[in-house]
Amino acid sequence: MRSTGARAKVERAAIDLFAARGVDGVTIGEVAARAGVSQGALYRHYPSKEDLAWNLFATAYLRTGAELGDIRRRERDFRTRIGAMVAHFCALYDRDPALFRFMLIAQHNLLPRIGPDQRTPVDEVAETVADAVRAGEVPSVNPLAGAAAILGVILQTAVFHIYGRLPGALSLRAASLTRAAIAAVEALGQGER
Amino acid sequence: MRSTGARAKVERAAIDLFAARGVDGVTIGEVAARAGVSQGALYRHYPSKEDLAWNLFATAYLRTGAELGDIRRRERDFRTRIGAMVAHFCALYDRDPALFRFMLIAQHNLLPRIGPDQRTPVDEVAETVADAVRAGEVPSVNPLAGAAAILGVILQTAVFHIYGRLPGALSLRAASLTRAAIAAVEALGQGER
Amino acid sequence: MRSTGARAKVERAAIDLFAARGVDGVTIGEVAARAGVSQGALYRHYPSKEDLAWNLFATAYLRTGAELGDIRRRERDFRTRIGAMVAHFCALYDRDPALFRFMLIAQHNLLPRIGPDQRTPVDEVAETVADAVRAGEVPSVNPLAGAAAILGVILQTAVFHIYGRLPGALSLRAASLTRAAIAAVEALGQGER
Amino acid sequence: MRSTGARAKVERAAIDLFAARGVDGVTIGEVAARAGVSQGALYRHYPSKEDLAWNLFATAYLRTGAELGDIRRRERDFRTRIGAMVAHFCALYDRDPALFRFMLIAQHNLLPRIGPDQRTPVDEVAETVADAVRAGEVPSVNPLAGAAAILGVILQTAVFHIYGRLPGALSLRAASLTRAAIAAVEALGQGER
DNA sequence: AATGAATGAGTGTTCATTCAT
DNA sequence: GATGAATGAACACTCATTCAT
Repeated sequence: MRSTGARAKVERAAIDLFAARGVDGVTIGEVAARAGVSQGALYRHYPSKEDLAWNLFATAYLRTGAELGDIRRRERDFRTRIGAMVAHFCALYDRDPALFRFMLIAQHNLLPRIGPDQRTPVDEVAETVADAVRAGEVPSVNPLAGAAAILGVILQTAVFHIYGRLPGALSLRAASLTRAAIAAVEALGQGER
Repeated sequence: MRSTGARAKVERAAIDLFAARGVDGVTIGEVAARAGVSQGALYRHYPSKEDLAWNLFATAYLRTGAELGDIRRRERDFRTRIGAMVAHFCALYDRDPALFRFMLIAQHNLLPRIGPDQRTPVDEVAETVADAVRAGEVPSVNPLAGAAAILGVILQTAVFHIYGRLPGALSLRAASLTRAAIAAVEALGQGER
Repeated sequence: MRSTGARAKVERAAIDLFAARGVDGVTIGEVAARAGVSQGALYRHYPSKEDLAWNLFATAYLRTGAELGDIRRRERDFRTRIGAMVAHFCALYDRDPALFRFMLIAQHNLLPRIGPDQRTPVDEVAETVADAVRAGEVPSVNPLAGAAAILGVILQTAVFHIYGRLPGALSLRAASLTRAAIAAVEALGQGER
Repeated sequence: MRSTGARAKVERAAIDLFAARGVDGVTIGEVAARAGVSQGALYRHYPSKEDLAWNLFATAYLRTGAELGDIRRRERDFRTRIGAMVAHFCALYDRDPALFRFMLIAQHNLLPRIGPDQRTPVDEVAETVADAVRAGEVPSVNPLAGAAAILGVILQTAVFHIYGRLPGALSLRAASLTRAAIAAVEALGQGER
């Protein structure tokens, strides 16, 4: 208990560095140095660098999925749900942009390892779209196509923010992003006529 | 005829491997082996692995920017322009999904190296939104926020396709993606009223 | 006691191998193997092979310069000074012929890196000649020309010893080398008259 | 015969580059480029890089030995012979300093390959000393020790010239170097008294 | 004969991981 | 438990040499 949260400091350091330069671009020595622990100590908590990265990613990714699940359980109608989800993403980003960026980067390597039975953010958003279609709240659309539109609007905005193309807290954009996401889903289902 | 297109074979191999496992996850030996050339021959065309990756990325990224610029010059109204751009992205994806995936992956490392005076896809889409705002075709929106929504809808759909969440050629979705992208931009601007 | 003098063993191995085959003719793996350490361990002490060679050379070369400086400060008249310097070179050679040979070989690559304000053996010998000229102990000669004669007599004798052309400890020749060196300087200056 | 002396151009380029950076510090491609021939063409004349270096060294070294032999055959008394030999070395240096430097550098690697029955410069100078001892022209000295003194005076002066410590043509120093060399040999043999 | 692209063994260096203290 | 020196497998890259044209 004296360790003053060595594990937490390692995670913080790893997320910041991985977000900035990618998992492969960071050495375990740099993580240890930034965390203020020895290289060897790091291996007491994580069996390997890959494991560290995977653990951080899976935890954050699945936690986000669970939180979106909470929202879906808590709210009932489509617009409210999507509004809450968008706000949630924005808050997540504003609170820890490095973690957000890490998830965006790491997904390309680590997403395939998520088991098919795990509830991911994608699943929750897609399910929310499916609910809305079933309830007649939106035109009939492929739920995954709808989820892609919703997540695309949010995540690409976050990416632009990361690269400095958009200023200010992302949360300030939550309302307009919500409108855009919902409009996109509705338009997807409009069909040719 | 002597070179049997060694350079082209190297590029093909590099794109395929980089797309599958990331630049850092691929050794120069693997690229050479898949291209059917020796490791040393690779260095006749590219001075380093990093240079190879950068060259491939910059070429593809800026070419895409130039093609979107062509569309913007060729077409006049917003809906037509966005329709053509979406169709262009879909065709790009369908023609070479690996290249598309490589661009999506590599941007996190390589985007910062693009000079500020280069015309990127982001610039062209943002400019298209700005034109539409000026012409009164869409409500007043931050052009970059609009570009984020448009690109988000397209790219996230491509990502879902890459991960097997969406079937069929992406081009089949061009029409609905166009509607979604335009609706998202219009909704973004609806806020103040 | 943990390090079992790894650094010293590396230096010994490097000097022996560099002396025998030149810096470029020796691989870092050979140095590590002869020192009884792993290749990686070597890089804890020296950032590169080039740095290892440079460090060994500069240390030995400048130490020799400092020791000649000590002699010059300790002794007063020309003959005694040169006698002590010659004896010093001979002892140096007899104690560590490999280090001596390494210095002779490496100078061609590394000498230019010695800063102009460093006191080298050449500077000390030249200064000693200059002192003697000022004191009227020897005829007027260019101090550097005199230093060349003195060092030439000593070093070429060492070279012959290295190649097996001269037997026995070099120190046994110290007296005659001293006479030869002094006579050479005196004769250099005899010219004009 | 059209080759405009390709072989000579290769040799010139090789000597210049080897003198400047050492044999190992120069690539065959650099030699070819400076000589203005293709890399492959170089292998028509020399079977390997090592062979090229060896050939250049042995030719120059043994030619010098032969020329010193000529002097010994042409002249009779010690002082005249040494004077002619010193003058020969100085002329050699002034005419082609790069070749001289190349010989000084390369000897450390290549000297051991010279067969024991070859007449080297060292042998000729040593023999000249032996002649002088036999003729009673100088006190009794080990001919090789005498040769070391003579060559040391000359070669170290050349080295200083190479490193910019001594200005002007070396030939201007021939007379004083001759006096110094002879004085050194005489002093070597003076014994303790 | 000449060219220069291709080869591939070899090198210096890095870094995830281990382990004696 | 923690440390950090040591390990050694990999890797990017070089370059002497070959050979099809």
